[in-house]
Amino acid sequence: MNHWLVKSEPFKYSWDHLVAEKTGVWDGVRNYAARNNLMSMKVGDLVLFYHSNEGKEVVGLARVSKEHYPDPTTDDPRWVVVELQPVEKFPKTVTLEQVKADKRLQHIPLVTQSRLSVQPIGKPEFDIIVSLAHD
DNA sequence: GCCAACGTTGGC
DNA sequence: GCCAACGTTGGC
Repeated sequence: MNHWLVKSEPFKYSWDHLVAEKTGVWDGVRNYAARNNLMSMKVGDLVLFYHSNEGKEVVGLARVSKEHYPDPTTDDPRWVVVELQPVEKFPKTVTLEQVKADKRLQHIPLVTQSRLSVQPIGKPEFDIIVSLAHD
């Protein structure tokens, strides 16, 4: 199983929005690197949910409930979506500041490639963030 | 196929 | 609101 981190501006699509919908369609990705990551997602993969701009923190955990299919918001066949379901709202959010301050997390894409909206994350780093969220 | 111009993202 | 990083577009 792989682990991921997705980013969303809470103004556009927030964690609470995902919880309210129960199943969220992750649409609107228009970047090849992010798209390739979407296409690598498997049902059951765990996904950290990060709020960019406002908050700048990891707020919860989701899982992939449906693998990629063509993005219904465009006729362009290059773009795909996946579906996500909320798993857990973290008792404590993990801020970007915390991530940057942690030596073990210096090399994750959230830090090194801040613009990528769908990122892979290693199991060890994933576990570190989850444990920070339960401190 | 290169590269300059331009647009967007996202942290500060 | 600014700006750095970086992706995309289009002229050559």
